[in-house]
Amino acid sequence: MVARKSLKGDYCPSARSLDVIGDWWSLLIVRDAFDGLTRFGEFQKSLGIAKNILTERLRTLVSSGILELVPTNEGGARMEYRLTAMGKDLFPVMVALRQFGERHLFAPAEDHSRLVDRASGQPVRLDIRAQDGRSIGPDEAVILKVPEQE
Amino acid sequence: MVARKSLKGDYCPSARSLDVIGDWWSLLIVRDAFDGLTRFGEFQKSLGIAKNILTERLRTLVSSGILELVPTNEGGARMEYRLTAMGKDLFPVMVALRQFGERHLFAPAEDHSRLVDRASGQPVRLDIRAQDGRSIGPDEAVILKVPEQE
DNA sequence: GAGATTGGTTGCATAATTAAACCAATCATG
DNA sequence: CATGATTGGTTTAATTATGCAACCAATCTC
Repeated sequence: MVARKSLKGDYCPSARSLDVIGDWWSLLIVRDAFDGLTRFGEFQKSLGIAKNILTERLRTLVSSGILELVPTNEGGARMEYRLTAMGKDLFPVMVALRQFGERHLFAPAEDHSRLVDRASGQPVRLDIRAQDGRSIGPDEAVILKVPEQE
Repeated sequence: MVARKSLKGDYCPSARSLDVIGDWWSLLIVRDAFDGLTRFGEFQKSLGIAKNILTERLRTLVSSGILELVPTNEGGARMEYRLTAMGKDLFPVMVALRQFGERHLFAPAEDHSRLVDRASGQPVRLDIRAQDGRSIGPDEAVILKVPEQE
């Protein structure tokens, strides 16, 4: 396969994000982490991923700063994987993916898990707005490219 | 690789979304589509993806309903790939990825492309809020699981 | 109507993923 | 504190996915 192209140097922030979490398993692991899973075995069971691949992905996520390895409750030598502050900043990505899935990938009557505000029990909203508060769709936004520098 | 597990049946909407656009190239193609690219050759040049893989990914994106194949301007037999309404609903995902990248994957002085409101030229905001308008972070939200049905 | 461009397809080499077997260190139990 | 189970991996071999290069038919350009 000749080493997949890295997007580290891309000037597009979305591309760089995908470089870090854009492979098949990483976001699923992160989803489970948001869901409260922390242990190697929990991820393995939840995802049905091969153990060697899970090992590698967890290491990558740790070295990217998305997860961290902390000792389980006091004293134990065992470790658990927890979302770092950076990892928690993937929350909007998860919510956006969820919203897309809810809208397009479930039959009308089909049941699915829901993300709700802990305080009110009501669903959360995600919106994209201009500074003045107007809601912004894909056609109201423009990407300003970085000038190709030499 | 023994057929990658499908997440079609997962009750988590994020997982289903990842099932559709969670592979290495699909979201990059979608990003380019948001960027205005439409032709096979444009995607191929922009991404440096192998042509056979691009062929397959485009087909998958079309059959998922994210892209559609429409004739280029009047008469020509050539086709172009355009985002469908469903595809445009990936906008929040792209914005969320972008925001994450901007925050964590660029050096402070480093330049990157910017997403701005077409009307004002000002950056767009993405926020997640409860019904009453309070901003919601990962710790203020809970996922309500679908009861395991038999 | 000749050559270039577009949008692929095919075949082969290589990398990534998998399943299964194995293993050392820890943990729970009596 | 000895024994067995659990946890968190590693290793190996087989299979699948990806990439590259060569090729090709249909269009476009002039």
